[in-house]
This record gives sequence, C-alpha cells and structure tokens, in this order.
Amino acid sequence: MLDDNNLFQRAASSAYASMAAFTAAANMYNSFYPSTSNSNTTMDPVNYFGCSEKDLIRKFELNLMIWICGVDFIHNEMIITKNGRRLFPNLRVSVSELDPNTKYMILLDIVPMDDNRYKYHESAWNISGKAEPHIYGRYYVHPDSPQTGSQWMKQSILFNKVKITNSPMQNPNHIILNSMHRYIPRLHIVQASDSYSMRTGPLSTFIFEETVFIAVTAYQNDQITKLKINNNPFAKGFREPTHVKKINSKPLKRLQSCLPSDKPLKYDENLHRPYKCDSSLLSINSNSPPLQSTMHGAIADSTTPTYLDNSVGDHEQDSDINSMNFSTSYHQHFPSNSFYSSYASDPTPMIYNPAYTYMGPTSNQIPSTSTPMHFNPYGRYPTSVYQTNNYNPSFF
DNA sequence: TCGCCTTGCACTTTTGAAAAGG
DNA sequence: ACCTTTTCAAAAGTGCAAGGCG
Repeated sequence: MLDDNNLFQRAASSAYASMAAFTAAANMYNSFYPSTSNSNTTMDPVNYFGCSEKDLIRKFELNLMIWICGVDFIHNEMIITKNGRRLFPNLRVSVSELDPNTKYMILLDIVPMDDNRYKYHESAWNISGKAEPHIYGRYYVHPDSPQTGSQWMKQSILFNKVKITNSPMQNPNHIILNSMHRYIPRLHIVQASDSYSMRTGPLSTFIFEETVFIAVTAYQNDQITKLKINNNPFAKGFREPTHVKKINSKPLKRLQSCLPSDKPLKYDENLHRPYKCDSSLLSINSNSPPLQSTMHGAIADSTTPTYLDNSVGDHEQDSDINSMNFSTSYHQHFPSNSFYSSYASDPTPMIYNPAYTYMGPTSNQIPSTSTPMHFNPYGRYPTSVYQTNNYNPSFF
C-alpha cells in the first residue's frame, strides 16, 4: 500500500508537470489569416498554403487536461473494445486567436507512432514484430463543428466522446486501432463551414508527444490500472476500500458506510441494490461536483472530473492525492520555430500525407515520451509539435 | 501452453424526463 | 402558469475474471 502511495505521489507530481506542459500555447503558422503586411513572397517549403510562416502566425493554446499517465516513467495504455472505448484521460484543448468570425471545424484522429508491434514483458514494453497496417480515414469531428472562431475560443474544447475500437465493422465514428500498437492523437483545425469545404479548407495539425499511448485489450501494466481506477470516476467501484467491501459485505452496508447517519436510504428490492434518495450523496467522497452544481453548470462534463480544471469550473477542490488536483493557471508557450512532424504515412486525401521520417528507437526498448524526436522540416503540411523541454516563454 | 481477445458481470456516473415545490 | 429543484430509472462507462481462440 505504501508502495502504491509512493507510486502515485510520483505519478501525481510528474503528471502535474506534464499537465503544465500540456497547457501549452503554440505559435501556429497557418493560413487562418491572409497576410496583410510585410508580405513575404518567398515560398516556404513547409507552407502548405502558399504563404510565408511569418505572415501567418497564430497562437494556439493547448490544455490537454489530465493526461495523467503520460509521464516519463510510465507508458500509457488505452483499452480498445469491439464496441468502442473512450479515451481516459480525456483530451481538452483551448484555442486562441482564431478569426472570431470565420468558421472552423476541429477534428481528432489517432495515428501510429511507428511501424512496430509491442509486447509487455518483464514490466516493460518491447518491440515484438512488425505492425499491422493501420486503417486511416477515421476522424472524430468535434460535435460542435463547425463553429466560429469566437465560439471555439469561448471555452476549452473537450474530446470526451471519442471512442477507439479494434473492430472496423462497428460505429463508423469510432477510431480503429490495433492492439499492442503505439499511437498518438492528432488534432486538426480546419477552416471550413461544413464537411464539404472541410476537404479543401486551410488546415493545421498538432500532435503532443506526451499523449502517446499503447492500445491494449486489457491493461498490461498494473501501475496504469491503478492510476486509471483512482482517477476515472466510472472505475470508482474498483477503488480499494469499496472493492474490499464489495467482497465482504452487501451493497446496502457498503453504501450506508458512506452516508451520514441521518440520510435516508432506500433499497430497491427489484434491483437488489440501494438507490440514492439524497442528492448530496453524489458529492460524498466523489470527485464530481454536487448535484446542484452539475445541474446549473454551463458544462456538465460527463467524464472529466471537474476538479481538475479550475479554469472551467469553480467547484470545490478535492485535496486528496488521488483526486489529481491540478491547477491550470500555468501556461507554457510554443517555440517560435515550430517543428513539423511526420509520424506516419497517411494516404487520406483530406488530411496530409507527410513523408515518413520518424526516427524510431535504435534498441528494442521503446523510448520515453520525453525522448527528443526528429521531425522532418520539409513535410508538406505543417504539424506543430509541442515540446515540453524547449519552449520560449518570451515569445508569447 | 501461451498470449491475446471477447464477453458477462457488478459496480459506478451521467442523463433526462417526470414529479414536486415555490 | 411558470420556473426551479428534486427524484429516479435507464443508459452508458469502468475494470475484472473467466473462457475462447489461434
């Protein structure tokens, strides 16, 4: 138990750092705005839109909330199921300095990090062979798309409904991944007013190294399991005290133990389980805000515990270490010289097809997420890569 | 035999409609 | 009559464990 706590303390502190890192503001070179002055007619090879980067600077703030597991010492895993499984932690993004009156669509997809298949052996992920071919062309379009820049910038954008699957036959909105393969999410911002113009609209793409994960059908690393159980509200039933009670006592006793003595409790004979008869119960030992807050809040975030983002809600903060009480006031900024990335070959016509230049690990061991990578500066389409260790605060 | 995948389970939170209250 | 708050059932999201499959 002590070891678990130590692990989690470590995870929490690292995660805090990572979280801060994710709260990045990237300077984004794209064609959201045409140049009006200082026009540089020299074509930059990386500029897809035919405009000089210097003409097209836009800032892009990222707030990838609670990628708690994307820390250096632990490789994140995401469960994939036939029916689709949500990503946890969720992806949350804030954008700024878009054209307030122009419509944009925001998309997410997930692409392979490399051409390897992995295997978890002796507490480490190792390359076990060549990767299965990736099925491209599945994008999660944010349900609020299209929206004007001002609407996108109004509040952070949450990707909590994205689902990953290993079954191509299921819901076409699910992103298809292969188990035991390593992936990274990509964020696309397209200037478009509908799905048709999306195919031709100016586009910028961002990836974040810390969000790399390995798709699995069952968790391999116990540490990942513990982190998810402790932080995912839906997995609350597996947390230690409750789980022990689940084995040793009946449901009614378990729930009663969590309740103040004066709170009434009913027992549903049909369901053979107690049910709530006091809304305050929802906030007891819970990471969720009290019911009233939920009902009146502008955003009822279904899966991301609101305590993690005090910039969005003003809910009471949970001081428990297990609650991963993050502050989001810390912002880092993207370096003025953006990187251009190309992790994988993508034949999809709508999105780009950068040359494959990922410089993978030389050993069998997969690199830490903080390992510097080599990016192709001449990829056809710009992809800004957030770098935790190499930012220029003065730029913002 | 082994490693990975599927399925059902018990548990949880979320959601939204209906009921109750002001 | 209208709006707000509460209640409650259903839906959906979790990890676990057992069994299936190649």
